[in-house]
Amino acid sequence: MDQLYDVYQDRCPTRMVLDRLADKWALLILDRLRDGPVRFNHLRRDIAGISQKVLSQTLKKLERDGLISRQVFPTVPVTVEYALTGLGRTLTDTVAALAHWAEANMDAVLAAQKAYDSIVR
Amino acid sequence: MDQLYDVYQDRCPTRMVLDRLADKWALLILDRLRDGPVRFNHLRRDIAGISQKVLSQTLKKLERDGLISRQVFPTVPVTVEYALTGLGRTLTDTVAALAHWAEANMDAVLAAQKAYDSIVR
DNA sequence: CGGATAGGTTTCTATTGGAAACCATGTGTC
DNA sequence: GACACATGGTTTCCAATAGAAACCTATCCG
Repeated sequence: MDQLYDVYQDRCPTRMVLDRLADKWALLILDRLRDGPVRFNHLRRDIAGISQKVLSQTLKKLERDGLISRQVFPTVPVTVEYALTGLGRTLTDTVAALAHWAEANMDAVLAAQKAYDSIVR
Repeated sequence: MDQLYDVYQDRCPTRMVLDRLADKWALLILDRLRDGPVRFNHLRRDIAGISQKVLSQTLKKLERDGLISRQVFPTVPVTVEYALTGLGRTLTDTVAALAHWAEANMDAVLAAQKAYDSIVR
């Protein structure tokens, strides 16, 4: 029951899922939605550096995978809210852990890079 | 002390780190090294579908970031072993959680995709 | 000598990523 | 009525990346 799927196998569908999660923008979006629904342009502003195209594409993929939901409000101009689904919510702790690892261990990584570059090259 | 770094900011070094972690192959390699050192070609065989070039590149990046170590043994032919460093080991639980989430939630994701595709298109 | 093994690098092409421009719709301003 | 602005996108274009396949170096075996 556990070993129906195996990320180490090529062509295994879990690879597709891992591919989706192994995406900087997808991780940031999922993490950003943790506290509740967020509108398109709000996401765009919060996640500094993402382009409209990539944001739109990534949101579409996440929606297709059932991780986030998209709700359109007939305001003017139209408002679109993205929110985590139940499935998406099962992921957020792990995603947050990754993001926070990055923040917490930056110094160690930068030091390692510096040491490596001073030896190699 | 906590907010020196912020993954949501562009140009923040944590983005570089997140970039490295948000890589399918890097995640698989880190997870694969959990049980101890593994040789180059062993990794290559275990992680189905990875090319030599990408494996070599990814290993180099992970080594530069201080997440894995590389040890050469003067056997014949030469043997090269890759292992997690202490820093790398602090990551493995999170990485494993991601990989296992993918395995555990595959069915839900595939179902979501099927439902999405039947409505859209 | 021919072949095998380990651990790579090089080359070439196809896909992807990001920047910038464009678009549809409606509202407020003058 | 012409114009600017906001939202939530799509389109276009170019540069960077990913992957497949071939090649390389060194050494041992028979």
